[in-house]
Amino acid sequence: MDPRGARREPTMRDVAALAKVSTKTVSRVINDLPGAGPDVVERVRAAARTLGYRPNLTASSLRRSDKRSATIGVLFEDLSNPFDAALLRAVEDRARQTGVLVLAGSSEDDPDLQRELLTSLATRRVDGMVVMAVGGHQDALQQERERGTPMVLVDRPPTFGGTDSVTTTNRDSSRDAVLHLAALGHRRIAFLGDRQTLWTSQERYTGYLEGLAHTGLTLREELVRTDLRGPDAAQAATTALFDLDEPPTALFTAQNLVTVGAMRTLRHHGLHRSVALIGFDDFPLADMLEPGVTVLRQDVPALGRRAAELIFARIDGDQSPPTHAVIPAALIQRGSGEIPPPHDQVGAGRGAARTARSRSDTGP
Amino acid sequence: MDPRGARREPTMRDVAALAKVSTKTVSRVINDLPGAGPDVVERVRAAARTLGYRPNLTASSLRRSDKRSATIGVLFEDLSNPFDAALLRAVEDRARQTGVLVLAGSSEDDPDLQRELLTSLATRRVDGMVVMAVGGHQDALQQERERGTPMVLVDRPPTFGGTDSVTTTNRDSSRDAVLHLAALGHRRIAFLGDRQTLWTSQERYTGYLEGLAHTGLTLREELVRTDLRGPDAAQAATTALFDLDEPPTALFTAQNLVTVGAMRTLRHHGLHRSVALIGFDDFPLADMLEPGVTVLRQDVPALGRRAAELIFARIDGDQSPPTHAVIPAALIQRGSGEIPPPHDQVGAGRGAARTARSRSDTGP
DNA sequence: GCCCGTTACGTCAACGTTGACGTAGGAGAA
DNA sequence: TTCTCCTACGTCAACGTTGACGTAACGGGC
Repeated sequence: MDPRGARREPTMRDVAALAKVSTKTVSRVINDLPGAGPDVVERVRAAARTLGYRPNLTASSLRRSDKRSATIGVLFEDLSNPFDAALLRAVEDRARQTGVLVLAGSSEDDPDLQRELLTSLATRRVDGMVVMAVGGHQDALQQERERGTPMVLVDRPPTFGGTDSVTTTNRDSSRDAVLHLAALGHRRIAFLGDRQTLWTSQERYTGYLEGLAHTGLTLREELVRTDLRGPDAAQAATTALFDLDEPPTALFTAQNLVTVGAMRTLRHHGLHRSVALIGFDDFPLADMLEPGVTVLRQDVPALGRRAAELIFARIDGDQSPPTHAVIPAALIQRGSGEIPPPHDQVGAGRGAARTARSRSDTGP
Repeated sequence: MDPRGARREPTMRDVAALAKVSTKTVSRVINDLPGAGPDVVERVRAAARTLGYRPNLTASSLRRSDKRSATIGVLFEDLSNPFDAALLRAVEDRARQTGVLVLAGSSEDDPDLQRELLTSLATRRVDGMVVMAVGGHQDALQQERERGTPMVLVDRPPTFGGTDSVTTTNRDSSRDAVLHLAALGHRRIAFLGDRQTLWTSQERYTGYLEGLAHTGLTLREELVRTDLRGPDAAQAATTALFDLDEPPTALFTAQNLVTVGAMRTLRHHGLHRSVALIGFDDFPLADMLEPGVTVLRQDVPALGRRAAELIFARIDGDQSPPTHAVIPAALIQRGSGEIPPPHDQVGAGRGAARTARSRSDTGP
């Protein structure tokens, strides 16, 4: 195919020589700048075409005064997670409109890895970054920000000042989920959550507490299981819940993988039609399970779009005070969240208010 | 945060001035090259630290003899598709080991968009590309390849020579699926597939035909529905199948979104326990549906790893003949593919051979 | 003492491109 | 005519870095 190794890419100088003009004139033609006559333009274009010339963006961005690399960095937790993937796609779509490409990386929720990727992006002089911060301290992010790198945090807000963020109504929506369950008469609502170092987990837990408080329910410590990393941990925790003397009649699972684990256990014990479940984060096929899974659905494309808009505004020099956009999540009723508690469990005066399994949508 | 705009990034010259050495010496220290005394090394390191110096990779790769940008391009169809996302992640993991970052883009199966992204990557002088080719002609890819850009195609092989590829056992696995269904006694097995311009779709259809041929079944044109783009088209096609005088007793859905659409229809008509279904591509929660969905599971991490290994070998100058790696897909029996045909439909002498719903795994 | 090799630096130019500025030639106004 | 202005180029240096090469100082062997 390419017998003697990769051949040298043609440069402006090659084009200039062939078209018998100076490199500067080639530069003018390539960049559609004025100052080149029609005949010269045509000669240069022809020369570039025959040589297969393509400008070298790295050289150009080195020299240009604005130093733009037309590249942004995206640093999420795990690009194979559907949530992260959808977010990346939304950012990418917006970036493409401006001719900007995306350097993507997974931080694995590991501070060291995040720091490493951060400097990796920085040495490539990206124009800005969209970051899902790892749990714990955000020193590395703050330092990067203080150097002047445009940055937008998604899913989790900054613990430091002066930086834009886009998040979901974690707390309010979680509270709504609990209120929804309580309105059906549930009194023993369990909380299953991800690592408590994550801001989203904390917020969702706080929303859970608010929900309990609003309906006069008391917090039962044994119904709260946090720091569940992945479906297996969630599965084990759910099993433990049903070994209790007084097991929960409803579950609020505060993260998508946790939801999956809990559902597995419910099915395993044949409880999926009798124990109510509401999960945070929608997932494909949630409507095709029996019962359909009631979820709080985040508007992921909107999150991504907003994050992209913010970062590009900053890159373009927007100096206005930092924005903290909050995108509302919606409660999608599919059945699992509308299961009432067993009759002997219904609290005084709080009858099941809604029709169970009121399928209100067509799918995720 | 940054009152007078982004401040200038410190350069080697700044570090050199502070450490009172030449820029060349700074270069030596930064790159851990010999030729700098211990005291000088320390002085330079200290200076770099106080200034917050970080090397400019674009400048460095411009000057370096190997011209490496330590960046590869990944061009898939849709980064928000779980298959693509998992693939990206696998490539990214391998790339990170070498300090290489990934520029990612979605081609949307649009030749123009693919060409655009291709040149976008080329102007950034990526060291190589991992590409999921769009359907139809591959001129743009071939041209890029002929310029000498290292390239590996994933999921779909090149229509031109001299280029590595990594694919799945599309044909053989599809045939196995049909054989599996036929062994249960099914005689009317429908095929539902994605766009026929895609190589994978063609292969899977060919496998379907081989399966029919191996078992002596005759192809019924009305049971074949192709060019289904997305779940909605699949849903409509499935509905049409069951409006036939002799509807199918089993479905082979040759793409993951098609599987979802078909399942929706089966459920809608209450047929999901009586009509057999095998889908190509696994998906989350396939085991939690009732019945569990029997699928051909591609080994996505293996696909990604292999692709990454190949591209890095080429980047490192490997000149051996092109490799066409084929990663085997596995039939995961979960129930839906083990549903036998109704009694009056069983063909002569071909009784249901296996136990239906022989759950053989724990989940996707 | 001298020569040689080695180490630790420095100098210079170049990678591919563009900003700043210079200049030749022609059109138009005085 | 002569001066001015504009257009269409060209020249030069610089972006931040590194390869090629130069050189001063030192140590060791004779």
